[in-house]
Amino acid sequence: MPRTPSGGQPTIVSIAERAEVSIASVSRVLNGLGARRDTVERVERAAAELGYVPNAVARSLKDGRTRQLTFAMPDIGNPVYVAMVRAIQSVTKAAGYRLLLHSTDAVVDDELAVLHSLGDRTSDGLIICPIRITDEHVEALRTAAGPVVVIGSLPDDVPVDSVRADSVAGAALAVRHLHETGRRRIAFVNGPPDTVPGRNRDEGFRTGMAECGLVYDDSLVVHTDFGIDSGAEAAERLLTDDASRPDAVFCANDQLALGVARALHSRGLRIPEDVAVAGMDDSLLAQAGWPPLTSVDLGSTERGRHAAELLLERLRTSDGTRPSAPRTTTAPPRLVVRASTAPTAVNS
Amino acid sequence: MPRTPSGGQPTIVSIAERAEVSIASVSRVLNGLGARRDTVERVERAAAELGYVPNAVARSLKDGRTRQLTFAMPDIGNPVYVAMVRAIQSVTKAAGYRLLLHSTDAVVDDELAVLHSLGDRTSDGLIICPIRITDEHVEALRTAAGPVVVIGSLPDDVPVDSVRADSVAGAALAVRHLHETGRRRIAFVNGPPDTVPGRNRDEGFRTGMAECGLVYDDSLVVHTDFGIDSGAEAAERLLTDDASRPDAVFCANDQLALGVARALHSRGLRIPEDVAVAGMDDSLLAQAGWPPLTSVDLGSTERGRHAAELLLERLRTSDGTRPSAPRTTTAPPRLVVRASTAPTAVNS
DNA sequence: CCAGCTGCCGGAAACGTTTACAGAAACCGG
DNA sequence: CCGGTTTCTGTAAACGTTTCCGGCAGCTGG
Repeated sequence: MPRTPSGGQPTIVSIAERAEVSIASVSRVLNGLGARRDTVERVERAAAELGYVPNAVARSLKDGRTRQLTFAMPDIGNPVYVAMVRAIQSVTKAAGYRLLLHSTDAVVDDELAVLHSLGDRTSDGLIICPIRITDEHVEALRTAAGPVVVIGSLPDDVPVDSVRADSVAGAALAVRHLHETGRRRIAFVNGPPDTVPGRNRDEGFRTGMAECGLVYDDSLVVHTDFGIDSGAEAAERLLTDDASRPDAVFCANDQLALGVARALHSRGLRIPEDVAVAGMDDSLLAQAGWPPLTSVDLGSTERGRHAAELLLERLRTSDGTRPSAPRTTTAPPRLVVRASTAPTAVNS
Repeated sequence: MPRTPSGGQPTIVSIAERAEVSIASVSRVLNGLGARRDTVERVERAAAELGYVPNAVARSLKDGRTRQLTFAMPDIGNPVYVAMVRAIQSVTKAAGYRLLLHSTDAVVDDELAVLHSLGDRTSDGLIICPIRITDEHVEALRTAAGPVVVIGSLPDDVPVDSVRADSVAGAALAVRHLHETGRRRIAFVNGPPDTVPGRNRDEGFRTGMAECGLVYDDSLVVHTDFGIDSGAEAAERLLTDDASRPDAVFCANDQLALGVARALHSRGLRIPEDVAVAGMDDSLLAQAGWPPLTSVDLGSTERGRHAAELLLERLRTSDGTRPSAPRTTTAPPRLVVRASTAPTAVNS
């Protein structure tokens, strides 16, 4: 039966009538506050018979919290963010919050809209993972109408909690590893240079090369989008000239690395014998292809968990007291070595 | 500045005071209803100065709708559901709804909880993609407190809109294709047999084999979980005996197929020369590995879009009128042929 | 039997909107 | 200048909760 046709959902008032008590008593019973034996029974019976479910909207209006949190990420299809979602979800769920997911598709205006929408009280707090930080972002973060945690790197003077990855160190780690396994012509397939991740990876790559005494060679560096097909195209560009062919390719994420691997395979080049490949993020994708990819784990899960914990703590302690100083934590990168960078007999 | 410290967010009342008009006028101006020139200006100025953002909770309480929809899926990491999310998102966003994503992790109790939580009026409607349908599901669907669309196969007598894939036909399609490319010993790696997708794929596999005049051989069928590692393990089991080695493996999804491919590679078997591999879902993963996977597209995007459209239509026409008959649409499967099932010189 | 206490209860206000209604102001034609 | 129409405005109710507060009933101790 499609629920009491005329009159809509049962409310606290319907229950009060049926149980012949006041709505105040109904509310108290339903919230487990004190009441006489008899009252409790009557109310509970009426509630059960009517199939009552409390109206969360009304409750939110009353006590000013929705028990909903928002996570805004650039791309729901990217395993990195999926890992974050999982981590965030498990923390917030345990604390009794629902999670509202928002995919911004890396559109700046969309990110700003999310930030401003905090004011509409649809959720109690926000975790946002912006792909780039504009002045408008900074301004929006300063004036945010509720607690925000940023996953990513912020200018120091923005008073907002943040959780960052150390992709500079991570990229350097990968380069050093490739160098140690005997590679000398190391190519780099990076994402867009005007994003925070893109810039950091570039810096890390340069650092790593310098540390190993290798020179940064423009012709071995390609900037493109993050995506499998982009990786394949980038590899085609790097492989045009057989003489100057790299003996290793470091990629700014696993999807690019898979694309590179595909291009190598289709040219009959072997991984890792002819060319080593390393990716970044250590997402599920790293183990999807063949050979399994060496990848740098930037701690997506850890960052997600941390962000959620920071946000929850803000929520707990926001009793009108002056906001305490913003905190920043950094997840250390970790190199996960797999077959795609095994040293070859010749090189090792 | 962290927003007017004492007094919280500005409301319609703050604006009314500042503009020296009544709250009714404020509301009217803000909603673009008629007002005198002078009033409009004063209200708009006050609103801008205070940085007013309407409280969505209060608005929802008033007019009984939240402009939020929920999509509950089994696994946020599965590209199939990601595709659905994208499709749903684009439809609902255009219609002015936010999308609340819920990952049930294929836990039945969680699915039921979502269904019941429709009653709390947190969202105006629900799209749910259950991994199995129990009697409790059916009961919960019957008594749902708001419009629901199911992505998946339902018993006929459940009065709920649904969108289904034809995985039976899809699986048969793949088997016929493998047969046409010359394969005769076709193995099958399926997911859990007690789920709806698992049962349907099994049925389709049997149908396809029968149509091709091949016998269903228990020793060539493995049931396991949906997942890359599961696929690899399943392949190990199928490959123990060299003499009875299959010349093709059909997998119930792309992740299983990638696992199978990994196991084949690590044993030095070539795809497709020694063993052909086909997957299902045609997710991004199909193009992640090497060689690119032949896969059956079950129309995730199309199903997502359809589900969203059905839901929106229900919302539009739910003006107290008697509910109209439930509708069901089926997305036809489509075979996407790639290198992993190319006919070999010998066979073709 | 009464004063005082405790335990429950119901009335009513509040959260921030939208909107029905009625009254005030402005305008128009005569 | 007035009756009538139109436009605009303010008051108040409503949405479904939670919670403060005053009061009533039932005890207990004198």
